[in-house]
Amino acid sequence: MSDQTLPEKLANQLRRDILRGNLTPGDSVKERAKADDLGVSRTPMREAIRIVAREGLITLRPSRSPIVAIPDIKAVNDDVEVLISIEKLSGKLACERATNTDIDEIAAITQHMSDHFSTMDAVDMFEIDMSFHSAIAKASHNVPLAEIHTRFLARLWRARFLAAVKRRNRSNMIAEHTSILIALRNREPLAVDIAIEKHLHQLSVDISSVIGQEHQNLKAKTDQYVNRS
Amino acid sequence: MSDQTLPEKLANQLRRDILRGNLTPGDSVKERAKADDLGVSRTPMREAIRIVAREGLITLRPSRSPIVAIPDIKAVNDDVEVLISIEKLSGKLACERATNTDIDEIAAITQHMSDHFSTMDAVDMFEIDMSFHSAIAKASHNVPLAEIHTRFLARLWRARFLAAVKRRNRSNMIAEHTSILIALRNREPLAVDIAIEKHLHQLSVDISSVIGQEHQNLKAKTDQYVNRS
DNA sequence: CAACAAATTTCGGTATACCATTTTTTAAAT
DNA sequence: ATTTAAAAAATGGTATACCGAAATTTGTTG
Repeated sequence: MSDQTLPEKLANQLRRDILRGNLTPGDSVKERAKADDLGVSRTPMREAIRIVAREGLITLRPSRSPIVAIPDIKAVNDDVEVLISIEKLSGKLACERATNTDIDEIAAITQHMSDHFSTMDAVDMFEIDMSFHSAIAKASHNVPLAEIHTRFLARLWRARFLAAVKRRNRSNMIAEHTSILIALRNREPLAVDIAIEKHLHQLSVDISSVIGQEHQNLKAKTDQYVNRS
Repeated sequence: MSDQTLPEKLANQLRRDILRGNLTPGDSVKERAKADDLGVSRTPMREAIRIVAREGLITLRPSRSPIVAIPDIKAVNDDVEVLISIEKLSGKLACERATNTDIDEIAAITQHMSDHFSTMDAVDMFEIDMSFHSAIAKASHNVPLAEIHTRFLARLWRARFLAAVKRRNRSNMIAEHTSILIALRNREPLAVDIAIEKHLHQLSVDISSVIGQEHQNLKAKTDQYVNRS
């Protein structure tokens, strides 16, 4: 491949580092240091930082080092709220415009997940879940819609990942995906709407709980620092 | 003011130039030339171009000059489709969360428009219309939602502007705004939804017609060039 | 030892320089 | 005169250099 530009590759690297936890919320992202790390100059690294910042994973501060965004419960809830709306619109449009190939692809993803869910680890599960949702957005045949869908998915990447790791009940998830798929097959906008609502509401609950817990951890850590002499 | 960064100021300049028609679709936007024009170096101009490109007004091409985006009917319709959805969600959330101050502000904008609409030129009209819609997005109290709303509004800036210039029936517009306002005051999500739908559907029609016409003009111009020996 | 001030370092913002690719111009050949 | 090839110019991508503001360290004083 590598039709990908250098800044984009660097942005991917940054994203992965954040997701993997090599960079955790609050860490500073200094263009000089990061650029040296990866053996490039500041210019493309600077652009990469802007790209990731636009997605919300990095926070830019005027005349200060950018930092890895600190997820805050309100913001995550807001993001989920928007994501739900975007995905419902995708579903509605997909009912009208999806080709049979589109739907077969969604079905294939669902099937694959169903076949292997007992043996997959959290990361695999997570990535295939991402692809399921992206496939629906793509089936809307509305390019800017698919774009912002990708963006909000990316923004929630970390939270979704943390939620996925904790999630106990995977068969539920497959059932939810299946009902979305069936509704799409039948081109039933209302049914799609309801199925997506249900699925993402569950996500919302999971994420809130995980983020809430993380905040408590961060707070505990801070207190610890404060209390030691 | 000037808490605005240099790249942002340059981006504003670019946007205005495109909107005003100093730069028309298809024109190349060369970072060196533009930077020299405005007496800055390439680096911030480069960033400015990316900013405007992200909004969709400029198209980036690998290893080639960026060009002013050529609006295509499908893309504009897609954008409007998303904008409608975003604004409906804004309206729904605003019904739940808007403060009375928020609503008073929307009312003030509407009132101002109503008071002066007979004496305003297209640009004034256009800008106040923008602020009306932005105020609703802000009243949703969902930051990322307001953000993407701004983005899609910006993306449709030029098309909306062209549509506004042509629009004959301004009193209709005020009536539509007023019914959105009343529905918000009454905190009636369904009424808000219907009013927004009606208003933006009208916009959609206007835009389509303007863009369609522009395409014919462009085509005519091209043919002319082709036909002369 | 604490607190404040000055000097130093760090860092983002901006400008400039260099390189590789692409476009345009120029010139030669058929 | 048209086509083609070579050279020159233009242009975006990347690297580096410089500057001013912010943060940190150091040193001095009460």
